[in-house]
Amino acid sequence: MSDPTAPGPLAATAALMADPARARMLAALMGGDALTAGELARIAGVVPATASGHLARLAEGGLIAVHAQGRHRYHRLASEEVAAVIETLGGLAARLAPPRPWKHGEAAREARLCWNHLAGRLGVALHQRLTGSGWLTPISGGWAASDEGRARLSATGVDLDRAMVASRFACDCMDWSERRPHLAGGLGREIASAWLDRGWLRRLPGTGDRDVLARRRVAITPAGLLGLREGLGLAAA
Amino acid sequence: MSDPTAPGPLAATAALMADPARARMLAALMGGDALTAGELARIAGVVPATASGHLARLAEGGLIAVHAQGRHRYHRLASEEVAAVIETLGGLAARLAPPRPWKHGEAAREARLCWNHLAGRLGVALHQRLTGSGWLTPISGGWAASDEGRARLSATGVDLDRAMVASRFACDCMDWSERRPHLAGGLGREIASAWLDRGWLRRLPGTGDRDVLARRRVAITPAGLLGLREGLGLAAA
DNA sequence: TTCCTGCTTCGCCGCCGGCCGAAGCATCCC
DNA sequence: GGGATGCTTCGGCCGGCGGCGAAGCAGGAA
Repeated sequence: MSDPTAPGPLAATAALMADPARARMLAALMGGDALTAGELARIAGVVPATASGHLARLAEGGLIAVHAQGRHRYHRLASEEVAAVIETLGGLAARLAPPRPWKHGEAAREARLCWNHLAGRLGVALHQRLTGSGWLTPISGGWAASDEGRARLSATGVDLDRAMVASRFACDCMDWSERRPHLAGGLGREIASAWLDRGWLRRLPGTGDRDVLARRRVAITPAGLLGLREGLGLAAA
Repeated sequence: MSDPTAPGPLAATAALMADPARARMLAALMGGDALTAGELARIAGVVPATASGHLARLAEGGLIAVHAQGRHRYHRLASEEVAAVIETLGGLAARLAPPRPWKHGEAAREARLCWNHLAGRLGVALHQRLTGSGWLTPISGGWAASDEGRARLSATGVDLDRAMVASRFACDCMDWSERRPHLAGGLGREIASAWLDRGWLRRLPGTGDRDVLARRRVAITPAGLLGLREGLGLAAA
C-alpha cells in the first residue's frame, strides 16, 4: 500500500469523481447492475465517444471493472470499497450543497440499493434490529452472526454459506440519507438478493436515463412487510 | 438536504479534493491543528497568492472553517464528517495506487491522529477492546458506554461529560491503514486529548513541510504502555 | 507616524481536459 | 457477402483552472 496522505493518489482518485459526467455514471452504477457503454453515455448525457474516454479513465483508475461480452462492454463498480466511498462522499456533498427540494419524494430514502445491499430507512432499521438484538455481534472490523441470528436469517431465505465466502461477512456502510450505518459485505448482498428473489422487495421502475437515483429505489411488498415482521420482528414503515 | 446522487454536488465536492495542492492542505489539516494560510502555502508548495485562492474555495465549499485572529487566519477541517471522508477516500486511493514503498516506516501505521481522535493500529485495537468487552454497546448509529465502560474510561482520565455534549458520543471512522474502524465522535476526541495531556501519548516531531503525514504521528510513552495495560487491559504493541 | 508582516485581490499566461464529429474496428444478423 | 450496431481512436476546438508576480489592504510593532 502506498502512502494515502501522499496527495498524489488522493487527488487523482478524487479527480476521477470530480467530473459531472463521470459522477453521473458512478451514481448510476450504484444501482448494482452492470451497464453497457451506450447506456452510460445516455445517462451521462454525452456522446459515446466522450463516454468511452471517461470509462477508460475510470477503469484505468480502478473504480470500475469492465467485462466484454460480444459487442457489448459491461461496466460495474470495482468493489464494495468504491461503493462505500461514493456513498460517503455523496452524503457529505448532499449536506454541504445548498438545500434543494427532494425531488424523489420519500421513496428513495425509504428503501434503496447501495451497489448490492440494502440502504435507506429500511437498511438502517435492519442494521439496528440485527445488531441491537444480539443476532449480530461485533468482531474485529465487522459483525459475526450468533446462532439465533443464523437461524432467523436462514428462515427468511438468506443463504448464509454464500455470505460467508465474501471477503467480509458483514460490515458497515454509512448511509447518506440516514447518517447511520447499514449492512454491507457478503451478508448484505445475500439479504438483498434473497428478499428480491422471494418477492419481499421489488425494484421500482426508473423514470428515465437522467434520474440516476431511479435505478436504486426498491419497495417492500405486502408479503415482505409480513415476512419482516414475523421473521425478524422488524416493523418496517 | 439535496439529492446526493445528483451528480452536481458530488462532483463539486470531489473537485475540491482533486487538486494536488488542495489535497496536501487537507492532508495536513488531518493532524487536527488549525494552521495559518502561510503555513498551508508552504505545505502545499505554492506561493501565498495561490494558496489563498485554494483556501477560499475550500471554505466556500464547506470543507474547512476559517477563524481570523489578528493578522493571521487559522484554517481547520470543518467537521468530523469531512475528516471521515478524507480518511476513507485516502484509504481507497492508497489501495488503488501502484504500491510504493512505505516511506514513514511503521510509525504512522502504529498510532496517529485522524483529525482529533486516535487512528492506526492503536486506534483500531482500542476500538476492538472497548466494543469487544462490552464497555461500549451498539446503539443506533454508534456506541453507548456501559457502567463498567464509563468507570474504566474515567479512570484513564477521560472526561465523559465533555464527550457526551458532542453531536455524536461515539461512532466509527474507517481506518485506511488497518481497514477496520477506529473510534470517532466526542469520546474519540476526549480520549486522544486526555491521553496526550496525561503524557500517555506524545506527538512525534514532523520532518518538514512536505511530509503531510508527519503532523499526525503520535507514539505511546512508557507511562502510556503501563496505563493502557492496567487500566484497559490493552496490550499495545 | 512609519514600517513590517500576513493575507487577499487582480491581471495575465499556459496547459490540461472535456466535448464533439468523423473515421476505424469488431461483432452480430440476414 | 453486405449491412447494421456498439464501441473506440483520432483530431481539433475551447473553456476552465492552476500558476505566478505585483499591487492593495489590514493588523501589529516601534
